[in-house]
Parts: sequence; C-alpha cells; structure tokens
Amino acid sequence: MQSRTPATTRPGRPRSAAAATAILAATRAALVELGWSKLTLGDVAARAGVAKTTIYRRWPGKNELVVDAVAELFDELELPDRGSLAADIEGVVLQFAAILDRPEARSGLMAAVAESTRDEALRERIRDSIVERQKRLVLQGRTRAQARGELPPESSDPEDAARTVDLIFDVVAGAVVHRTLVSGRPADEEWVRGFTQVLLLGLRGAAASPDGP
Amino acid sequence: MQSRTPATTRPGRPRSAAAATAILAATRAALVELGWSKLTLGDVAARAGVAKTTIYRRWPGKNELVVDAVAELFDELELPDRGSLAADIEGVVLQFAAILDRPEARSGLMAAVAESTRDEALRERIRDSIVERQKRLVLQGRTRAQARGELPPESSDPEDAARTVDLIFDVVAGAVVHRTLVSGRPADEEWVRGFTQVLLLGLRGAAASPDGP
Amino acid sequence: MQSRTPATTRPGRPRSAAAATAILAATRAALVELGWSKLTLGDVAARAGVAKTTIYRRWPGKNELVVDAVAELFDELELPDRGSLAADIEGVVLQFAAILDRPEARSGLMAAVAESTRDEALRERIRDSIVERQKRLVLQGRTRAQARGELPPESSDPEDAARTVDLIFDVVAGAVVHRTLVSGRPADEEWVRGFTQVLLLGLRGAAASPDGP
Amino acid sequence: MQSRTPATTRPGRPRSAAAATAILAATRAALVELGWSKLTLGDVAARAGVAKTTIYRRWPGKNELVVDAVAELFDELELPDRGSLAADIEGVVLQFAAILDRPEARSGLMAAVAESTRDEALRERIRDSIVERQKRLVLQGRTRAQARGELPPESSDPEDAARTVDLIFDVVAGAVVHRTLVSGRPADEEWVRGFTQVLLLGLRGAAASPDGP
DNA sequence: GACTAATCGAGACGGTACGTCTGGTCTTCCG
DNA sequence: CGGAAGACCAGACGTACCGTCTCGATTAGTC
Repeated sequence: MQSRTPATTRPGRPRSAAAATAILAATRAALVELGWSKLTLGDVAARAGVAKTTIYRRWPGKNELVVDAVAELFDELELPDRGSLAADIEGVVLQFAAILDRPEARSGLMAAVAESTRDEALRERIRDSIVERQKRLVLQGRTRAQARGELPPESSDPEDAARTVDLIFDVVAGAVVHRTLVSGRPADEEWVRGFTQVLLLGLRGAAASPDGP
Repeated sequence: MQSRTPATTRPGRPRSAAAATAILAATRAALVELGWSKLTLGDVAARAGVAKTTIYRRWPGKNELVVDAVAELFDELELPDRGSLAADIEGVVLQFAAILDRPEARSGLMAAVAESTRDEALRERIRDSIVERQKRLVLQGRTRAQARGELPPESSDPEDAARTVDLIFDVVAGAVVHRTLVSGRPADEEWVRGFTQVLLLGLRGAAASPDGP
Repeated sequence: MQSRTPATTRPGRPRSAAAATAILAATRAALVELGWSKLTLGDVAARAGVAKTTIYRRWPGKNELVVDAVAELFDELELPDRGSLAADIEGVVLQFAAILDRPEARSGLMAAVAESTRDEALRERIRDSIVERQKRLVLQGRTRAQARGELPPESSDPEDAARTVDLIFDVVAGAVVHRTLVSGRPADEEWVRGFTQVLLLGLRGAAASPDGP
Repeated sequence: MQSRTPATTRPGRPRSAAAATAILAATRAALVELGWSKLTLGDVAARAGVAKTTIYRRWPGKNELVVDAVAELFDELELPDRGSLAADIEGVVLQFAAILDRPEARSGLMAAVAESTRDEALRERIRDSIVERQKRLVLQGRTRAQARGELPPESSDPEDAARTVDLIFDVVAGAVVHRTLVSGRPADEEWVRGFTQVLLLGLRGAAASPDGP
C-alpha cells in the first residue's frame, strides 16, 4: 500500500497519523447517524476535530473516504473452525451478515458500489480493498476442507479453480447482500443453513459432473 | 367506497399525462449521462420540458422518481421457453444481466438500494415495484418445470415453498448483481451456465434431503 | 438605471424589493462593525435575513455591493442656502466631511476605489453612482452664485466650464478625503474655512487671468 | 555535560539580508500582476523564493508588508529646479502623478489607506513612512521660493505655517489622487498647469487677507 | 359565459454543502 | 537557531441544488 518514498524522508512537516485514524472513525460514526447521502465532509471533519483540507489532502472525495472507512470493517472477518466445511461456511456467512447489519456498512457499501458504476477508479478501489482482500476466506476454507478430506486435494485446472473461487464469492456475497439489503429480511441461522446446503450440494454436484453433461 | 380515484373528476385542470411520461424518460436519460449522484431534478425538469414543481407535485423526491423510472426497465423481463428448466433459467438470467448492463439501471438501482437502508418507505417502494413484481418469473418457471415433469408437483409445506422462492430470488439476483457490479466482470453465457448448474444441483440436492442431516 | 423590460412583466416570481433594501442596510451595518476587509457576504446575508444566493443574484460581488451601499449615503448631501457662495461651499464641504466620518463610508469608499484600480467596470460604477451623481452640487452652487451676482453669468467656453467643474470636484473631494482619511485629522469648521478661502480666491484669480500670460 | 549557551560563538544562522529585499520586490511584482485583494503572502513567498514563515517573522501581515513595499516608491520623488515656484510645483506634481500611474502604487496605496481606517497602527505606519516623509518637498519648495523672493521670508505664526503646509499637502495629494484614481482621467500637463494656477493664486490671496474678512 | 379550482411554465426564495483558497501557526529536517 | 518545506486548523469563497414559494397564464368542469 505504501510505496511512496521508501528511503528519503520528504521535506516539511509529516502527515499526522492520528488524523487519518480519527477521520476514518468519524466517517463511520457519521455513516451510522446520517447515512451516506446526508454525510458531509464538513461534518466528518468537525467530528474528527480536523480541518476539511486535511481530509481533501488524503482522499479525493467522499466516495473514496467511505470505501476506506468501510473496508476496515471487513478485516475483522475470520473463518471459524467449527469442525466441518458446512459449519465453517455457515459461521463466516453469519459473520458477514452481522457486519451488513451494522448501519455504517449497509449505507456506505451499497452507495459506494452505486457510485462505482460510473467511476472505474472507485470500482478498482472497492475490489482491491474489500473484495479481493476477503477472498482469503474462501481459499482458507478450501485448504482446511482439503486437510479434513472433505474436498479433493486440487482442482484439475488452476484457472478453473480461480473461476470457482470467484463464483463462490459472487454467490455468497451476492445472496447475503440481497437478502439483507434488498429483500430486507434477516440472514439468520435458519436461512444461512438452507443457503449453505444449497451451495455445497451445488458445488459438489458440479465438481462431480464437470461442465457439460 | 373508493377514496383513491373517485368516479367524479376532481375540479381544476387535470394533470398532464404526457408530463409523467416525459419526466420518467428524462430521468432515465439523465441517469445514463450523469449517474445517480450527479442527477438533479432541475436537470430532469429541463430535459422533460417541465417545471420543477410539476415533478415535486408527483414524486416526493429524487429517490422515488428514480425507483419508478428504473422499475419500468424490469417489466420487459420474461421467461423464455427454451425447452428445459436449466435453459429457461439461463435465459432469464442473461436477460437480467443485460438490463444490469444498461447504465440507467446500474447506477439507479444500487443507489436506490443504498438510500433504502435508511428509508423504510423507499425500501417498500423498491420491494413492491421491483422485487415482488419480478418473482412472477420464479413462479412461472416452477410451474412450467412441473408441467414438464422436471420438478415434483408441489412442495409439502406452502410456507416452505415460499421460502424456497425467496432463496432462489436472493441467490439469482444477488449473484448476478455482485458479478456485474462488484466483481465487475461480465455475466456472460459461460458464467451463467456454471452458475445455473450449481444452483439447480443445489436445489435438487436440497429437495432430496430436506433440512436435517 | 432600470431599462430591462419596461413594459412586459418577466415570467416567474418577481424579485423581492424588501430584500434589496435589507441587503444594503445590512452591508452598511457590517461595514461599521467589521470594515471592508472583514466583511463577508455570508455575514451580510445573515444580517439581512437573506440567502447568499439572493445577494449574488443581484450583485456580481462584494465590491459592487459595497459601492451601491455607500452611494446611498451621499444622496443625502444637499447644498444649503447660507447667503453667500463661500458659506454655501463651506456648508456642503462640512456635510461631505461628516459623511466621511461615518465608518461605513470611510472603510467602504476607499476600498472600493482601491479595487477599482484593477477593475474598469467597478470604476465606472463608482463614477456613475457617486461622483457624477454629486456633481449636481457644484452646478447648483454655480447657478445660485450667478443669481446672486457672485459669478459672471456664463463661462466663455462650454468645454472650459466643464473642465472647471471637474477641477473643483477633484480638489474639493480629494482634499477632504485626504485630510480625513490619510492625514487623519478632522475637517472641522476652521479647516474648511481656510480651505474654502484658498479655493475661491484661486478660482476667481484664475478666471480673471484665463490660462497663462 | 552539554552546554546550551555557548559563550564565544553566537549560535544560529544570521537573518538573510537578501530575503527582505527579495520579499519587497516580490510584493511589488505581485501588486502589479494581481492587485492588493488578490495578492497572497503565499504567492509573495513563492516569488521571493522564501518560506511563508520568513515573511511572518518580519512583518505582522499583508497590510504592513504592502505599505513598506509601496513607501519605497515615493522616495524617488524630488523637487526639480525649474526656475519658478509654479514650475517647480508643476514638476513635482507631475512626478507624483507618474508614480500613481504605476499599478503597484495605485492598488497598494488606496487599499492600505482603506485598511488604515480601522487600524490605528497601520495609519501611523502610513503617515510616518509616506505622508510625513514627503512633506519635505513642500518645505523645500517654500525655502527655495523664499530664496528667489517669490514668497515672504517667514510666516507670522509658526503654528499657522505648519497649518498651511498641511493644507497644501492635503490639497495637492488629494486632488491628484482623486483626479487619477476616482475621476479616472490623466493628471497631464494641461491639468497640472490649471491646478497649480488655482492653488498658487489661492494661497497668495489667502496670505494677503489672512483668515477673517 | 362567468366562476372556480387545480394545473402549468418560470424563476426567485432561504438553506445547505460543495471543493478550493488563503491566513497564520506548527512541526519536521537541513545547514 | 534561521530557513525551506509543507501539513495543520479555521473559515470565507462563489457555485450548485434542494424543496418551497409566488407569479401570470392555462384548462378543465360547474354554475
């Protein structure tokens, strides 16, 4: 992430590390209280005890700031070891749903995605700091399942394996988001159990009969 | 006794029917050019050749207007008869992906969902005029598959059947949206085939071993 | 001043006449309290109970607004009839000095002149609404003095007469401004008497020996 | 054991003498290009190749810096010896008018005067470094005219003499400033001749009939 | 054929936030 | 310790929209 000036220190006063932390925290607090559309950078600055210019010096605008503020939320996700692949998946999906239940994530995430439909750089930022970053969970789950003997050791084609990871991620993340944000119903244990069952059975079946009939 | 549209016409000049049409079309045009966040009602009014007050007299605000403008897009979805359940699903998913590829839908839909996280009335509006409205496709697909003998005639429990419809909708819509808008990759034929395979295998497997272990 | 649409009423809501009055009064009040350099249009708007946009819709900026606000002050100048030309002049010069003693005039007028050195349109505005507007006093004084027989009925050359009016105005206005604002000493009765004496003697002498020997 | 106060060697880097010169020159250059209101200390610092802090260490603010930068311009004024009092006055007035024609003087001087209406210290600074400093010209002119026999050797009352000097200065400076900056017309030879004639005739007449009628 | 009542276009209104710019101050490192 | 560099807080700038309002002008149906 940091590859600006590796050796030589830049002249002038260095940027305050505390400011960045305060700004991101204030952004999340403002998301909770106001939601994305009523969040203003002036308000964030006031909450963080910081001047507006300090924010604009570090982030191009509201969208990028919100993405960074929300991205930190997802770093607390981790794959629990519940003994079986199905249980592990259920666990992480429940965690994911819990994060999406927090208002700072709900409001910020969808708005950022909406904005990213017209801003390639923003889409990249979302992908880098949220999506790709969390694919580690899928990989970790696969490795653990292979160790348990629940999955075959390796996919035949490495490219095919990557495609499967992507598909899993799209289905899991998409379904949970749609359930909670669009359908507006809770992704509770019962729903997660049903969803995980369908997902696993589908994946196993697809692995058994690769591609076409 | 009807309170909505009384038989007797209200006094005064009636609302122009042409205005509503022009406003919705102008809204979509503005979405294409500007995206949700830069769309302004003043601009929409100018495009539609209409005064701002004419818009505010009919819609509470930007969000509701955009939802109505986008909702019309999804009405053109229909379930093609391609001979098999899998092929039918693939067909409708591809149509859905095609709509999400249109900029007026991408930008408007996600933004509306984002706003709805803090506006219960807006969520209702989205659910009524978009989500529930399109569940007809799932029902229609099930009926047709039952007629073909691809699915058992009826689920044991009517409540359980509704739950399955919801799950299917969340998974399908969520996965396609996530694929196209978040992952930013095309939901092309190859991907749709893989996705449909997993979905169908999962549903069949789940139907075979209902719920418990 | 007003030559836009003499006959036809423009469409739309007409501009509030009360707003303009309130804005100019608020501008003078702000000049008194803050002076030109610390006067902000936001503050003026707040004092006038008006939105910033309402100010910007009518005036291009701070400079023009201040000129208009100050110009109104000079409209209260009038030539008193004190029986002799010298006494009349002393009277109006004292009035002029009294206005320049008011803080809203001191601060605003000089700043506007300073700005006008880089803004031709502003200089024009000052000239039209302040300088030329008050030359009436010089003309009025001349007419009255001619009626009294203190001055010959008419200058030989009309162009020469205009030049004399300009000279008188430059000398009178310049001397009073310099005395009060630069030298920072009061233009009191004693000073005015001395100044008027020099001015009148000079003018009479120059009239007697036109141009040079 | 570390010594904080070395006795022999004076610690610290001495203040750069070149900096002050560069800053004042840069200030005048910025006045020419931007005028007072758009001149910023950051810009001056950049032009002078100096840090902002270096300016603030030497001047309290923009106003004082500009006054010092402009004051230097007036030091080049000198009373030419053209043979007669009238000609001498015409000469120095033309010089004064020439300086006021330079943009760095026009813009800076009037703005400083405007600011000084609300800042006693600034008014003092202007009076000391510009006004009083140039009264030498009036005194010098009087001495020379007395030597030539054009003026009586000494005024009856020393206080009265000082009053006359002040009056002359107010009238001369005021008229030229008003002519060039407010009326916006050139103080050319013709105008200066007419003005000088009125001034001298007025002064001589006033000297002949002191004060009362 | 006037009257009534709601519509229409236009555009001014009071607000609020924008993203930028400047003013002064402070913190860092270099000479 | 002076000076260059530049980040910092504070706050005004002029613009853009918001949603409301006030106009005069239509455009029906009702008397």
